[in-house]
Amino acid sequence: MAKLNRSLIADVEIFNGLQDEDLDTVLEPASALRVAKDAAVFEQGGAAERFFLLLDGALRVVQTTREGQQVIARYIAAGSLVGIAPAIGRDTYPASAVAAVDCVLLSWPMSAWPDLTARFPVFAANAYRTVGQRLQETQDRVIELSLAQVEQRVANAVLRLVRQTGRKTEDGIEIDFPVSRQDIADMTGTTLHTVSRLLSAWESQGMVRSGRKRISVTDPHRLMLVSQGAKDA
Amino acid sequence: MAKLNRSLIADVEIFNGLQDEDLDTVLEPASALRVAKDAAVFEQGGAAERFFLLLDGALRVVQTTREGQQVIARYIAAGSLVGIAPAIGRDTYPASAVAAVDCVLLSWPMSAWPDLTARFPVFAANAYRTVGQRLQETQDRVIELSLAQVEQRVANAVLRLVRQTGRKTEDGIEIDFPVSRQDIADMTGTTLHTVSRLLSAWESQGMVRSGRKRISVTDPHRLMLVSQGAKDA
DNA sequence: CGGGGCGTTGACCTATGTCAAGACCTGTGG
DNA sequence: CCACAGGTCTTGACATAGGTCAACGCCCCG
Repeated sequence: MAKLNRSLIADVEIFNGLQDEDLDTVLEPASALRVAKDAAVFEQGGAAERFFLLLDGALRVVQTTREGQQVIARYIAAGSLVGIAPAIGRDTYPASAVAAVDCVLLSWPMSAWPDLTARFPVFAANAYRTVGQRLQETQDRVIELSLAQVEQRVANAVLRLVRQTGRKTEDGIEIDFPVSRQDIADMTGTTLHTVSRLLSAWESQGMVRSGRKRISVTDPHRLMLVSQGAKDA
Repeated sequence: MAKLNRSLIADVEIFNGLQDEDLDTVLEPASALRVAKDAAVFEQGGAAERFFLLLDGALRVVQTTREGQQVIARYIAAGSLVGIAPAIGRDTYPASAVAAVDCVLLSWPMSAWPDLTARFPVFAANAYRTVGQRLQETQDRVIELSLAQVEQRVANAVLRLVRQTGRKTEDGIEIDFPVSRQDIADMTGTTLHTVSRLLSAWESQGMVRSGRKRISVTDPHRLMLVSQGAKDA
């Protein structure tokens, strides 16, 4: 396991500052897994038995209410820890994680957590920083939902995705996993209809190009102005 | 310092499981402070030099955008840690904390953090759990803002405040610090006008009683139904 | 080749924000 | 002790962003 994965995880930010031998120790209790597109890595409410590091692919973290309404909490890009319930004293996952594309992950049993954090403070610090960042991001989203118009929120969501996973194509920068209008709606607290209308409008103004589960941004700068509430011209 | 505060903090949840002598060690680097109503404990963006434990009173945690718009991130009740930036790897406060009433706090220099967490895992665990809870609450708020109507959000906000700090009076259960309509609006992403209309309506239906910066709930159960989107009768 | 998932667009409706005017407290200074 | 000023709350009238409902077109995959 260890030797095999060294190269894959060499540049994972969370392991920065670990020596090779330490890395081996960290990886010893880990196992690799692949998760097919649309399959769940873990489910909301399920017993938190393992925590994960996303090596490749992208995950959608989704929360569902009793009434079955969905909100997309965030997308996770390669290199991030996921399902780190124990870091925050939970024994159950607060959300579900679904593969947006085929993914490769490492996973550790929760039982490895105390040992890992105790022996590798740098790992612990990274994990807690991750939680902190998520708190910050979530808080930012509250502000956005409280104060910004739908158009700005949608523009922002698209820009975030592009920033996280943008890939250059002839059409501009494309979000490199499938995203539906409904997905964007679930990220911004609106409806697929409104998202559709906005994307159409932006497309006719030459800021984006989009199709079935595909969005590329051709004029990030102008879209950014929209996200900041420019009355437009 | 230590002896003096023992009784005050004896039942603070975050210190559960600490022996008396450990408690003394924890308190040694701490100092107490009082903060008058409406004064700030720390300011958004300021260097995070100390972290705090609220012993008595209530704090309002506020985030302000560049454009000067405000959102109330949360209220902190006595017994909670505040300003624990280092727990999440920040060196600057992400929000401001303002005393909602006269408050008493303990504070430690950030430099005490590594030592405290290293020596008292139970303290560390408590701190991280606090962060986790806040992440969870913030996430819940995102869901609420995304899916619920204003009426439900306001009902929920009022109920949360009542649950956190409710005090029985002849009018029902009263939020025991001053809250204006604007405050409620800032907690729910709406306007003081809408909040005022809602409170008036509820009052005429006998669910609440309210006045200048004062709200009491007389029929929590019915208000709960409202918060869950009952069409009402 | 057919069906289900996804997207587009129009028509309409309504929850809630905006604007405006005033009433009502409360604490402060004369 | 009174009166005034500033902050707070209320209420009406009105405007509109964006949700809801409905119908249809378009892929893509099996």
